[in-house]
Amino acid sequence: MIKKKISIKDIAKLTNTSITTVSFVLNGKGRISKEISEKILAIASENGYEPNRMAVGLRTGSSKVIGFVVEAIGGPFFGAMAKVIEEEAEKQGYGVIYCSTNNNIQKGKDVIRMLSRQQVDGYIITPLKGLEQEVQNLVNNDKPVVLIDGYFPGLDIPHVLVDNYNSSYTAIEFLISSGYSNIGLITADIELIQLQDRMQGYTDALKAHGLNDDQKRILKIPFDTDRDKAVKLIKAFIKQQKHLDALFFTTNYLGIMGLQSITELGLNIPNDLAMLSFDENEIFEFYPPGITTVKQPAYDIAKSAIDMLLSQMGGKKYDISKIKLQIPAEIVKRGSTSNLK
Amino acid sequence: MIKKKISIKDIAKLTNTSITTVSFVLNGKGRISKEISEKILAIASENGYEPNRMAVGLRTGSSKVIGFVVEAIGGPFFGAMAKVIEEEAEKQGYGVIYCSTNNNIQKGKDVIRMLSRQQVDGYIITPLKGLEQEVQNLVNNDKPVVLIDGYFPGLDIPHVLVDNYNSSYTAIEFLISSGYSNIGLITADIELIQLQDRMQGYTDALKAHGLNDDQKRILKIPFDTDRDKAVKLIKAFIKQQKHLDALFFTTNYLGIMGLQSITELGLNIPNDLAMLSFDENEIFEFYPPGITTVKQPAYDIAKSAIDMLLSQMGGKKYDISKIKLQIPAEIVKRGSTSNLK
DNA sequence: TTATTATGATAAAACGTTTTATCAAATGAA
DNA sequence: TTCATTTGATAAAACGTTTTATCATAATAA
Repeated sequence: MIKKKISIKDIAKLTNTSITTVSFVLNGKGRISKEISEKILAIASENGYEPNRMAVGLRTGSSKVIGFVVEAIGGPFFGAMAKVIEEEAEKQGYGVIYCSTNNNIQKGKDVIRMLSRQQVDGYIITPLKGLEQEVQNLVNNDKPVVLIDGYFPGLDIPHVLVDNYNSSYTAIEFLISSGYSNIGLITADIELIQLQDRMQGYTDALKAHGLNDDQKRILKIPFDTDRDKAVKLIKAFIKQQKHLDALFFTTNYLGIMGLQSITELGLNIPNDLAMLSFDENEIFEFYPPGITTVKQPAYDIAKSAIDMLLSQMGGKKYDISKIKLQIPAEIVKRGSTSNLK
Repeated sequence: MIKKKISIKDIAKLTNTSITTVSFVLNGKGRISKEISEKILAIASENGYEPNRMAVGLRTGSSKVIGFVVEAIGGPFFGAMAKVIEEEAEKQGYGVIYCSTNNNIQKGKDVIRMLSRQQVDGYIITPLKGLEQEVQNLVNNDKPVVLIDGYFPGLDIPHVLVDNYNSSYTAIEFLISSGYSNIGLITADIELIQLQDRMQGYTDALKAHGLNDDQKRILKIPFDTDRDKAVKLIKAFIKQQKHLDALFFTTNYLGIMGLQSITELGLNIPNDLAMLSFDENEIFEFYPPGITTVKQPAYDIAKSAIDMLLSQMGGKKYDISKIKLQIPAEIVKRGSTSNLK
């Protein structure tokens, strides 16, 4: 029952040919006669031959593995991206090693080093402030890299993400056109360029419409705040505000906490307070009256990223380093922003 | 800036020693004098030497990679497990390749073959009916395997999962002791032993208490039913039932659909209908009045699985094939099961 | 005919390790 | 002193591929 792995050498022996001949046939290189080719192919498939990846890797220098560095798995957004990336990679015979940073710089450095030790052929990385040097090193060493869901301002590294600034801007304009004028913002207090862009979109949209963009309307919640504490902070913030009629959350987990806070305060959505959150979530879909969201095109983002990476690894040498995609988001309109008054 | 990778051979040259000597020093084998050892260690760390995984793998036959086959990433349960497994694996220098089956047998076979081609050192697999042969083959070829979140009835393969049967049984007893007596079950129509065990726990608990365990009280929803269709089915089921006072859902995605269905029917939870779902979910935590759940110990399950796998790979040859863990679940009691009447 | 070129097949080197077997020198025992 | 043992170091083989260079032989051209 235990069948030992068969090697190219065994096939050579079985077919009375040489190692080279077998290798040529299996890779479609060299010039080998039809009859010998067929014999080799037959024996190979008959015995379920699979090339030894280690040997191929040693000889060719490629491991057929992609490293995928994310902030944290588990969220539907990363889950959806992982699914696409895994599927596309597998089509080309690549495996995907996934690592999470938990937004911790040291952990980020560790996983990049570990991936490099594993000799992965390419990287898809969710950027994190503090990892600029490590990522730039990879690029300098000619490793294919694509950043996803963020970018490093100032660095010339290909990336693909949602257009955070314009999506936010549009979302705020939508709130304004729906009749809201005292719009607060709740964001995470962490140096992620994505969140800063979203905040900037908010601020600029308010300014452009001559509305109050007072800093007092902004609440920044420290990154590692636990749920209960965060809910308390949000509740206090809401109570302390005057004339607030809408809240914009820059991420889904904040949105969920916000939803909980508003619910616990006994406020009616949207009559007492409207809300709109970045990122989709199952809860937003059916929690009455439904929460309006900025829906990131997870599929498009992931597909673009893996395509860019695979084409880099395919040896395409057109200058991909300039490719910087910002994909527009869709606003999913639900009850939370349709004031009935 | 681009530093070429340094090899053991280079170090030998730099220190006027032999390849063997360097290898021995780096691996703490053989007998090498202190002074030479120190010189080699110094040069090695000075030049940031990292062994070439491919070469090591080819020579030793181990890739330092673990394959993790799940049903689908994205859910909080799998996300939590992935996090633990990744962290523990990394501590020992292992990478984790993640693959999803989407409960599709062919896809499952494909990913196992791909992992085997990648020469992974060990497997953590969410079992799926139809994959028995493939997994047994791995075991027969002396590959370390641990099943997680399920098992193959009849096969002697180590596994770790929640105690589905007893957890369900206990959950139903809890419902009964809370005063409910007409309890329906909604499950997925798919041949997963986990779900069958949960259903069996439900049936046996009802029987043990002399309650109606009529098959009419059970709704099986085909696996790939889309959300809208499923909600329709559940609503129809609820309306058609007589005297139903509680519903038990065997998975969280069914529970969420159920919650939506009950809400859309305008029924009050728990006064018109109580509900209890297997698996936690953020929604259940704060959707009023809070949904009672059977909470799987994701951390414990994942930790046990990776520990078992690592110890198998560590060459421990005590018979781990007999290790079959069924970890008890916790019942998180919330408002959805506290009838006020 | 002889010189040239195509064709089909292969030997051998290389990738970077680990490990076995060997060997010289130093130390110890007699 | 001579023989046996320990110590420290190394040469060389092996892991399974890919690829370059080489070599017969057959076909074609002169």
